[in-house]
Amino acid sequence: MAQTADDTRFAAQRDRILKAAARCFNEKGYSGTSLKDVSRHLGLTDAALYYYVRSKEELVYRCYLRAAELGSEAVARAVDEGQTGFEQARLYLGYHVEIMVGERGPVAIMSEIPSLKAPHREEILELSRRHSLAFEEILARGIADGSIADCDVRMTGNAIMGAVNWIPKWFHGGTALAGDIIAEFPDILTRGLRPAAADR
Amino acid sequence: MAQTADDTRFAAQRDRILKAAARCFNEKGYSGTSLKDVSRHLGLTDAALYYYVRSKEELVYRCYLRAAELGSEAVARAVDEGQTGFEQARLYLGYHVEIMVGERGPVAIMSEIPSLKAPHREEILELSRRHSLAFEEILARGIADGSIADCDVRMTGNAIMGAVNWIPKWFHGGTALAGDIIAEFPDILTRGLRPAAADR
DNA sequence: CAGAAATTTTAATGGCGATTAAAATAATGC
DNA sequence: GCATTATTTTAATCGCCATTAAAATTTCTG
Repeated sequence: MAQTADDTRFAAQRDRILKAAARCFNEKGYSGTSLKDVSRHLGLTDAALYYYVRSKEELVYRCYLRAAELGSEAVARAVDEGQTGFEQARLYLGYHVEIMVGERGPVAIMSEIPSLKAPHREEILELSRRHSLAFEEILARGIADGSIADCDVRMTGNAIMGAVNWIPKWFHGGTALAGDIIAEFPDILTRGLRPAAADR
Repeated sequence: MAQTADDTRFAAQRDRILKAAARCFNEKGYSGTSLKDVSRHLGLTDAALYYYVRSKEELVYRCYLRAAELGSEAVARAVDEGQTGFEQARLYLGYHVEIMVGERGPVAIMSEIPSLKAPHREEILELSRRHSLAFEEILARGIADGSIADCDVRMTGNAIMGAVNWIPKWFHGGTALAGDIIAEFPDILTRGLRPAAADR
């Protein structure tokens, strides 16, 4: 009854649950999906979920936590691998889109943070802010090194992240389309960042 | 009891309701907002809403209908006023962002079409598709007249519309910020559309 | 295979929220 | 002011859904 996070069996099942939940939440929203919706995807009963999670609220919380982890990892890899700010932005978007529509299963978009209860909400908000900040820093770095045109990084960041976060609203599975998105989106989103030729 | 749409009083009150509902839906989603949430914004009781609307489903439906009208109007004006495809895209985004965060009150983003019942869903889906199409045509026009770089119009359209639709997730009122958004967003979103200098 | 632990199901409970009908209040025409 | 109509509220009803406890089943250990 007292499972530790390293219990393979337990952890694996909980991951399956988080993925299914993320898919549902992205599709129908937090209040719009019942625990039955989630459990049905797994061939389970709604009550079974309570073996892995204390409440529905904790389920979203964990989904968001997982999203924050993967997002943070994407940023880290991009910063590590990219030379210029532009390259880092490009790489980051590639990784982020990949975890969004790729094999590693859908990741929940954090569109319902207000639904979380105070303690969880604060924590996720903090992680979310940190992530936005990290992306804005990449943009700022690009501006500094001349690989990105001068711009309002806050606003530009919001625009780009919005385009990415909206993906689940029009993409519902389908490997072929997923490939297209991964291939095209990062380019589309970064095309507007390049400095005008005249400035170079 | 049998009000006609041209009854000033009735129509005005229903519009206020639609705006309040749009604000709530954007903030907490369809299932996440109760009729009490909406009515509270208006100093009414939840039951009072039923005098203006048959059901909660019809409320979202009307919100989406209103969104489609304003969106369609924005496209029409842009196409009418802009010379090149690029200019039309730029104008359209200006108008669209304006109705999103400006005075005319918030407009609902169509993020929960699946929640509608079949007949309404079909209708809204059709309007939504038509709107996406219209924007993609603007992009195609720009590519044809050389004002926009060659690109996948479907994917590019999705990216841009996503950035716009995501705005309500991070913007919650505030006239100052609204002004910034209106001033900057259209430029940010169209910057990536320009053909590279080398191609001109 | 026996027994213990882990996992899931069955079968309540309770509350919230959409909906409705009847009653109350406000507005309007005469 | 009176009668009629328009608008809103009050007071149910009903169903869905989160949550829980107890029972059943499966998995693991020896």
